[in-house]
Amino acid sequence: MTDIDSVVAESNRRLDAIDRKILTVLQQDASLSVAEIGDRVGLSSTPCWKRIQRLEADGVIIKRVALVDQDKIGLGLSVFVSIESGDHSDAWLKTFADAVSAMPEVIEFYRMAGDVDYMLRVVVADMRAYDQFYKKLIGTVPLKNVTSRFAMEKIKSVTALPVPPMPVS
Amino acid sequence: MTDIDSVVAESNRRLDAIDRKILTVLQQDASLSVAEIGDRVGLSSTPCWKRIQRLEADGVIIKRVALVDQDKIGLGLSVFVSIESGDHSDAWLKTFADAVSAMPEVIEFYRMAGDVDYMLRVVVADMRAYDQFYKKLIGTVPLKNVTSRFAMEKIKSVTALPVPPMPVS
DNA sequence: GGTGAAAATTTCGAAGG
DNA sequence: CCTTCGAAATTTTCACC
Repeated sequence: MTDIDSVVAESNRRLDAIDRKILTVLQQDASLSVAEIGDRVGLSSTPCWKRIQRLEADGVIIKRVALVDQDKIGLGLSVFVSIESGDHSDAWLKTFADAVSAMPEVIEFYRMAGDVDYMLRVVVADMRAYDQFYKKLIGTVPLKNVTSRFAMEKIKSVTALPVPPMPVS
Repeated sequence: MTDIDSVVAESNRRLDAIDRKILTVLQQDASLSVAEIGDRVGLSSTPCWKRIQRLEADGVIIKRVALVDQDKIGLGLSVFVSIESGDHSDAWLKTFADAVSAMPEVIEFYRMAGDVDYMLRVVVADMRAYDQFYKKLIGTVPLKNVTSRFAMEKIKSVTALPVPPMPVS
């Protein structure tokens, strides 16, 4: 997927109701056999397989991954970090974005509208590890204000997005 | 996994270096064959397969899922929502947690330490859809304060947690 | 688009060091 | 706990509706 095909493949075909069902199923459980998925969406395995291939070629399905229990690998602490950067050049911004993106503790990183400029979700082992991360963060580039909010309890965390119903046409 | 076995299976064996490698690989790409994973971690397929089975039985690997491109299914807007609930009973809290957890737009939902009581990450199609969500949220239970922060740009978003190196023993 | 079945891979378990 | 080997299941392709 590094040649012309990858561009051609990115056709933005509208997703029909069956594609949406497939996405809903695969977001929940990607270990199902194609035949099983076909059953659930009312298709036999070949057409179901073709649709999945196409959804992957189109980039609708990004990839398949295993989800790992945060606590079981000793990463007990989730932190939401709000950053005010102050006024900066495009070059500064790129440096900042690249540096933060490269930190493996950073699971999510968004540029925001409004009072906060950037928002991070960071996962670390404990407070000590967070302190190290924090020092690394503020040591990388100058920042106007950084606020850390610590999670006490994960009530819900999913990767499955709510696939919208098909537009009426 | 609904009987005694599920309890027995939840043994908390310490993960060795190879298990950690397997987790790192599978968090990145769960579509690889067992033989391919074995190659990458220096194992032939049977022992690699057994380790993966065990990591699943132990709940270290929670599940395998497909990741879907948010924009390609028309969910263009990510919102971080900070909630101050004020003082409330345990019963209130359960009602609140259940109601919010049941909303499919809520991708993450944490109880926080400090000034903010709860933090949500919400994914919706657009501002109009967010307004509907917001009304649903504040209509469900009384809340002292709700702050919505809108993402302009997703700079990084991953599901792979940084598996810590094996403790020195 | 869809069906059904053959070919190519992969998974999973047995036997043994 | 690992390796090799093979049966069973699944994925993927193909010829045809």
